[in-house]
Amino acid sequence: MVKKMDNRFVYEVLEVVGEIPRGKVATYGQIASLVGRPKNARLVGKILSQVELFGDYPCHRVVNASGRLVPGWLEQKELLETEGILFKSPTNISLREYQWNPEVD
DNA sequence: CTGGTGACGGAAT
DNA sequence: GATTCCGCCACCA
Repeated sequence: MVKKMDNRFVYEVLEVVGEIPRGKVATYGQIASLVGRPKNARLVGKILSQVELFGDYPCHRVVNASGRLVPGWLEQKELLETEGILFKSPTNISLREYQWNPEVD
């Protein structure tokens, strides 16, 4: 079995990630807040680092609070560009422009 | 037990 | 913007 961590937390995080619309991104802290644990951004990262063990999720749409992509994950940039996202620099996007707002979308 | 690490974040400077 | 410091939590040596 893979699940060592709190199952509800993992399930809810994945659920939220699955709702991020195409062409938008969410931050780790934002997701943590949406599942009721605003201070657990690191655990969100921990879960996503092993997301392939849980199923198929658009985890490329998750960046940190500075709009920086996952260090070392080359494919992520291409995936986001496919969705029409333009880059500020090779490693960063503009959150002001692309951050997901659950209220609106 | 203690200490370090990590797809992190917020406040202060 | 950049740095520094601290909080948070699972995991491991």
